[in-house]
Amino acid sequence: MPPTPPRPLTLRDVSEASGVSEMTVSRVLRNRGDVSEATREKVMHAAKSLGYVPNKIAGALASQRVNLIAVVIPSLRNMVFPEVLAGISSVLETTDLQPVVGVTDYLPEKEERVLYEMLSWRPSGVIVAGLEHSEASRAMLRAAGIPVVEIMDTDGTPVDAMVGISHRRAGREMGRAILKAGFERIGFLGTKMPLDHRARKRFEGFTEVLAKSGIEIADQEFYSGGSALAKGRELTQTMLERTPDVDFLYYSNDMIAAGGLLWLLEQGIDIPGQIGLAGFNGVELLQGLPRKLATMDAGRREIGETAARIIAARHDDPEAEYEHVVELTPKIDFGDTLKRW
Amino acid sequence: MPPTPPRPLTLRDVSEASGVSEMTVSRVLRNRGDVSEATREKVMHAAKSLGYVPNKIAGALASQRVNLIAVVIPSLRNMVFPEVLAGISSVLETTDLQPVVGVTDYLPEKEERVLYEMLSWRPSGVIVAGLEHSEASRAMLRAAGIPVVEIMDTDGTPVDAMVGISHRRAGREMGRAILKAGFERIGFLGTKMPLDHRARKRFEGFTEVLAKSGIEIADQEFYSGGSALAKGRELTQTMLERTPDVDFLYYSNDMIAAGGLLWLLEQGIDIPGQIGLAGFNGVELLQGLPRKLATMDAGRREIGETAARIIAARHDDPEAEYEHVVELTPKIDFGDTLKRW
DNA sequence: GTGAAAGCGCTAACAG
DNA sequence: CTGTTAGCGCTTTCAC
Repeated sequence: MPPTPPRPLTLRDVSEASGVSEMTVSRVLRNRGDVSEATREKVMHAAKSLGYVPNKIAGALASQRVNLIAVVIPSLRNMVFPEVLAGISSVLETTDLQPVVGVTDYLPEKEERVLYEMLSWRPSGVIVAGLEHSEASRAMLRAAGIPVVEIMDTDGTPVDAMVGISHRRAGREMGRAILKAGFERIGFLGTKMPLDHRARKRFEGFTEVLAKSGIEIADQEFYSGGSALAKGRELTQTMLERTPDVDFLYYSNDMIAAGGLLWLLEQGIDIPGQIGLAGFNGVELLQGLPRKLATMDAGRREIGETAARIIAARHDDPEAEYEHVVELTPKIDFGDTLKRW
Repeated sequence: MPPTPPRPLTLRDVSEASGVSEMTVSRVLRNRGDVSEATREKVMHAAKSLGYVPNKIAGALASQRVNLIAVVIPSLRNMVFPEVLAGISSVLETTDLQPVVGVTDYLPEKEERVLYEMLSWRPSGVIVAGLEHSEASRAMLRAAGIPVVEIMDTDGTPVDAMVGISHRRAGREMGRAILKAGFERIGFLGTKMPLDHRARKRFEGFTEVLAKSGIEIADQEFYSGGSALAKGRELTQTMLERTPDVDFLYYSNDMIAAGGLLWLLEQGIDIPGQIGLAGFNGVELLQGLPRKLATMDAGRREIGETAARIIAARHDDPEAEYEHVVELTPKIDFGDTLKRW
């Protein structure tokens, strides 16, 4: 006799095995309504021993409810996003909602596809990184009729709600701190920015503040792809060869800043006596470097938590009032590489 | 007039807007069967202008097909797993399959919950990290009746198929290389291993080879949690204070090895003249360190690609023959910290 | 406390 | 090439 084809079990199977109607089995399995202890046990036993796994597809279709929250981020290879995710998960774990992650590789067209794909599963909410989306993406989000929280950035107008920091302001603050510390020949090193809007905004805020003090960026250098730590070394070397008299280097993220730091120390350059340094993000990695790098913590975990809390609250009560704009304040950390005294 | 409640659009709406039957609309939207160019255009136009997003829940229930592949990994905070994911995605992107990620935090009970949750969406396949699962998890995987590929490790018996490296063998090879280079007072530093089975297996293979040469681990030190780079420093310092005469340090991963390297260099210790070093994983980060750290590349990307390829092939043809065991060969990279000459 | 009927939005299968 | 019919497996609703 050939083995039974592995047809997935259905409620009916559990119903037959337990001698209880499908409806009651369903009630037991969902903990809904009153069921006598006797039948509950019969059902549980049958379900367990059969190894029944409910079909959420059918359940979702029938109930018009899906406990999924779509989370759309540019990348998983940048530690920033897993940290946001951790914040989201920690909050959603206290509810019956579940995050589902989609990755866009920083490409608006891919973001559009990913959103379409995810929305077609009718999630109960969307958390998406950034405020810059294609018009079609915005339209989809609006039309979905579900809570949408855009995160990480507040320099712009959200489709629905946004939680994050102002990167323009962050750039300005770092600029002020650097100027206040007395640095004047300042170089900027970062990713090529056409698609990294947040880095661009920081850059804009940064140069704006310098300009107000009549200072211009002494030099700048951009990269894309590759190991960030190694790139940080390369960029730094290139810049120092071209502009040896810089007294400060502002990096668009901590990883390239760390690479720069290591390279500069190897060259015997005094940090921050000779050259001051600052990065952005406050990544955990920094804890192990030879110098405590100045940085700015964007509060990624908190952003994730807050966004998830908004989604969860609106899931519980769609009519509830909620903050459409939550702007967090990034904490500047001077470390050992920004103060000269 | 109050705004229309945002009822999600259905096929029927597109059907009415285009004057074409639901069935034909469905055909157009899925590119199935022959449809005249005229009606195709009518339908496409209607769908676009309405902003229709198909309901995959209903589609999946009706067609009994779900294009999702469940990917279950222990963590996103260890770069290793995003890299595996990248391999999986790169292959699945050439198909109509889509990865959905679940994270277990290295906890068997959470793995069980995550698997249950994911299987209840009836995915077309499962890729899960590791071979160690609860009996209930294995039972679920077997009962699901879908392709299951366990990845990263081949020291054990898979539920269905497995793709990875033998960590015991990896540990043995590294042990042999270290002995061959003439090191004798060898310390081991790593994660607490009860739940990190792969690290444990490497450790076992490693000590086994040393034992054959009559050598015992000179000292060992374990950690859990925290910034790996900082932990690497601490562990290394602790060990050197306790056992100053070690001539080699074998770390269970590259991040703590990097921390150790930085600390040792700061102490003015000659690497590898005085102390040799090796890590594990071949993470990109290493490219930017002051010394090229010896390591072993587990071929994470390739593992992901291979697993995805097996799943995709079996999705195309469930009857197809396939490799149940794919053991890849990790490449040892001597870097600058393992050879003494 | 339990059950029967209807239907969620879509697609397989079959007619024309 | 296009339409009709009958479910997919579950939950909602209403009876009992």
